[in-house]
Amino acid sequence: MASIPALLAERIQAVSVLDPELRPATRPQFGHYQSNVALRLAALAKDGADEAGERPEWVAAGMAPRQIAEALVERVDLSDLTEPLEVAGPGFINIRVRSSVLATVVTEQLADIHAGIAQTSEPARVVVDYSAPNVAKPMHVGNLRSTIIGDCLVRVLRAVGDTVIPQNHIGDWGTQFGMLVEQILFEGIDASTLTLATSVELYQRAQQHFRSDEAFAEAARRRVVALQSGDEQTRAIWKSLIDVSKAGFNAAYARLGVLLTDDDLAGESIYNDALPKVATDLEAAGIAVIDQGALCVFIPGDDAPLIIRKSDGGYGYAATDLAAIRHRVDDLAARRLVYVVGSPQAHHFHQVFAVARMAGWLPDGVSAEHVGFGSVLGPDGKMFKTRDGKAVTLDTLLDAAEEVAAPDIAMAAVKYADLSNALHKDYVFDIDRMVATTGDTGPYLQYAHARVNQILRKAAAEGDVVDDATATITVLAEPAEQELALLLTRFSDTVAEVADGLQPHKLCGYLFEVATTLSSFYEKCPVLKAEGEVRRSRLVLCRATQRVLATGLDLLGIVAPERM
RNA sequence: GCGCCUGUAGCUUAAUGGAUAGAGCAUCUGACUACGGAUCAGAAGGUUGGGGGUUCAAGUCCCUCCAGGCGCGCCA
Repeated sequence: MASIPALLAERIQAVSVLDPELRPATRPQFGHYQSNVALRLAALAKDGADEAGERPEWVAAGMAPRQIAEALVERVDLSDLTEPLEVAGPGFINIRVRSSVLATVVTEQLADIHAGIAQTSEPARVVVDYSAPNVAKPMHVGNLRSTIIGDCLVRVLRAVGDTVIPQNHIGDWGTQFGMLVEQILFEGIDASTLTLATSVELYQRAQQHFRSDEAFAEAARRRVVALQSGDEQTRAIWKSLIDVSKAGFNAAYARLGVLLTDDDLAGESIYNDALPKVATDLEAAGIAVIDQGALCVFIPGDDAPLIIRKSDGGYGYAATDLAAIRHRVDDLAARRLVYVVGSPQAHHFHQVFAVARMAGWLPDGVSAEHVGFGSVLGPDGKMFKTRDGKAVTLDTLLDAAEEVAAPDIAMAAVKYADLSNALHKDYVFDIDRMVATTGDTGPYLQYAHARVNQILRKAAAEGDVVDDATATITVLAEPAEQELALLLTRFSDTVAEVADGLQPHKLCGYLFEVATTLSSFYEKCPVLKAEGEVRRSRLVLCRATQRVLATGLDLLGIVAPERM
């Protein structure tokens, strides 16, 4: 099944040569889709702009946009799919899809095992790097955004047929572990008895200790070396710290209802052994040079170097990220790398990707994309911090949401609020607005779903069960029915757009429109009170709508309750 | 100092260079023995931060200024 605008565009382009760039009509009186191709053809038909090939031969030099539009409409035959084409304004072509076509497409969509979501013609192996909490630190709002966004992208990419490899790049390595292990030994703690909460407190004591006691600091530094060289006791304690944190992470993931499991863990530590080779390979290739004692790459057009190896011989996170790229491309065979990490890291990823390109570790045909996102702000519009200046923990936020709504609703509220505006923008964490059941919120979408589900349940109780495989939409006479059906036919293209551009808010906006259009239909077109063919057809339309809402919400990581 | 991002209605926000900038909240006006009113229909609310420029067409592209945020060689 092809999307309707794609079908139309193909036929129009056969005549227009230029891509007609069909867009949903901006106003109802302009039909369902509109094209401005005549205006662009007119620009080509202007004197002096006679570059060969672009302009179809039937467009004479100097033709006015409206003339071109009218000539185009004469030459394109879409009568099996659309009402007669109309030319309006300065030369726009307005297209109205026949309601019989809408009915057919929605019917096919309902019978489709993928709910109409077109499967990509070239499935790709995609790594999505997200969540990335730090061991022995509580998960905070930044982790929340990365986790929610990444989870959504994984679901969407899988839905279009890609093979997705989630990678949870947890912070399980680095100098802080020398300090932590040393503090555990100093206090004589049995590391296996720690919890995430007590290890967080331990971290704070260790930091204090590190700052106030030079002998301890020195021991902590030696402990880092011991860890890196594989000292058995040190490794054992390090490992129990990680296990404790992992349990905490998994509890948070379960609460959020995200897909991440232990199988997706790929922390910084796994790249440790690969770091020296990153450095030597870059140096041997002449890409990295020693500057002020550190091994640096100077990227053309960028005045800040990327530091691969510090002057003390240690490796920074740039080296880790480069090793991760090599692993993901060479071992995991990924063709697309997606990093869901806050916007402040934009420059870092720009540098890392550039260096990986220079080194040939990111070959042509493999893309690397940083999906940056803005900060979560407190009620005062500033970075969300507790009164004593600490980062707000994830549990604090979720607890606050669950104080005012049941868990399923609360999670929907938090996730939808996070996903529904453009990723790069900051947003204020406002519980009351998020959990509202009216307006552009997660709970409203859940409500719309529950409500349409109620109709289907009542009908089923009377023996009218909609069988997705055979049910057919036969009547689309009312404008409200047509509008809803038209919107449903856009589901696949919307999902494809999100898979391509990695912008979940487009899916949110689409689903909100489906919900409001459903409400309007619901008001104007009785279903259970209708009779015969109309009733049967409307039930099928309800089921198709419910399926789009349920499937779409699932792609956002939001549950769609049958009742609320 | 350099770089990146943001600025749209009272508030929260959408908009692939295309028609009259589209929604939600709040406000106001209608519609209820209602397929769940957690609703629907309608009204009002905008010189898209200011100023230039490109274009048949600019919230969108270019320049500049203002305001705010975030980065910028050895934390990750």
